[in-house]
Amino acid sequence: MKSIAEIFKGLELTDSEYQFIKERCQKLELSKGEILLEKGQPTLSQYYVLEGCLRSFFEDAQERDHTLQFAIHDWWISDYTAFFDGNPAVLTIESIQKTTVLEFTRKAQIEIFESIPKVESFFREKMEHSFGAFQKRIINDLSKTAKEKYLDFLQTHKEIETHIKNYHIASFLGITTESLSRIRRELAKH
Amino acid sequence: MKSIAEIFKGLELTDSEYQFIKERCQKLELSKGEILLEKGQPTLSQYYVLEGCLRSFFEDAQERDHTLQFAIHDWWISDYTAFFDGNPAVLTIESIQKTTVLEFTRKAQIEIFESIPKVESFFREKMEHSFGAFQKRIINDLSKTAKEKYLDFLQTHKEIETHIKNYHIASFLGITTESLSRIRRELAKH
DNA sequence: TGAAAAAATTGATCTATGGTAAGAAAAAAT
DNA sequence: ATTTTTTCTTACCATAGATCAATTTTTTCA
Repeated sequence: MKSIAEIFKGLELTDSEYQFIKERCQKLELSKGEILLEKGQPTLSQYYVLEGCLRSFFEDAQERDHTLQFAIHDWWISDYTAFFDGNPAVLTIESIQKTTVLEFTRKAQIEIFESIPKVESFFREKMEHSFGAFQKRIINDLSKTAKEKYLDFLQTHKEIETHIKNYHIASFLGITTESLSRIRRELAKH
Repeated sequence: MKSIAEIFKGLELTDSEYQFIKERCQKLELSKGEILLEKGQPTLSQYYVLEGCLRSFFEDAQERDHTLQFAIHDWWISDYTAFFDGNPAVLTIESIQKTTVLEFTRKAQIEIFESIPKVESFFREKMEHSFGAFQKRIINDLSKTAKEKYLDFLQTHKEIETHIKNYHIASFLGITTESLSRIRRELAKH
């Protein structure tokens, strides 16, 4: 069963601790195409994906969008600048499939940290790993060609790649859908 | 005086807490050009810059280097993937001026977290902000032209820009030094 | 199952940035 | 202060990826 138990796997929480957490989050169901967070809005929550797939993206002045992150089962997603600092969102988060998430508000998160310190450690560690992933992403963006980035994407997103439209992948890689198409043709040849 | 007191400003630590932390870090002096961390080495520490300026970079297969971060006074720096996960470093960190840092090993950090929980909260929050900064960097990389990235750099790195060589800035922006030079000429015209 | 909509591909150009090579300017060293 | 080394600039050409405009393929849904 996909539930809170699974989020904090490895933590060994007591029943009452589970209960405490459970009372402070909310399950949301999203149909395909639904917007979970809209740019400009206050970002009060962080989301844990139980099922489905979400995408966070930035819309630039020319109305082109740039995908920051895909999130499937067991991933967290939010506009982190906005969530941590209390600014309005610069990102939009949309569901690209029927998706179920657990919503944790910042307030709830802090209450949980204060009452169950090991959850704070858990989140710090999670954050550290995500931080490492972002570091890797920046290095890739700086040092790789579009083709290399695509191959890398296929590796790092093995399980989700099939659900995701190529134009979303292109937007994640920072190239146009036409360019991605040409890269795919190249790769298919050999 | 530049010291530990300043790192944890806002935390209100007792004298014995300071003492505890002080015993677990080490001051290092680096001359210009010195390497603090070399790629391939285990990354056991994170560094707090007291004075001077460091640069972390990735060297690709073609031996080109790509700057991930500059760090001056009151910034932290490390190879985070390596530091958190215990992998060998993929980044190299060099001093680009005479620099003084405080070194905190992972082991020391964890001891400090366990014995002074508010320091863990402090680090989690710091991490959250850095996470936001990385998010912003990725969005910029995806959505801006080289010229826009340069203008953005001048804004976000106001205080340090003057100490940094243009070829390091170019390497941070993901362009060649020639391209940066052309951009600068363009900007000077108007 | 067939029409409509969405997504992907292709070809023909265009453009921003890269690469190479040389020289100018600035900084460091003697 | 002069020389040497490092950094920055410029010019010319090359290229990866963008843009524009169809067209084909795939998916959706009535």
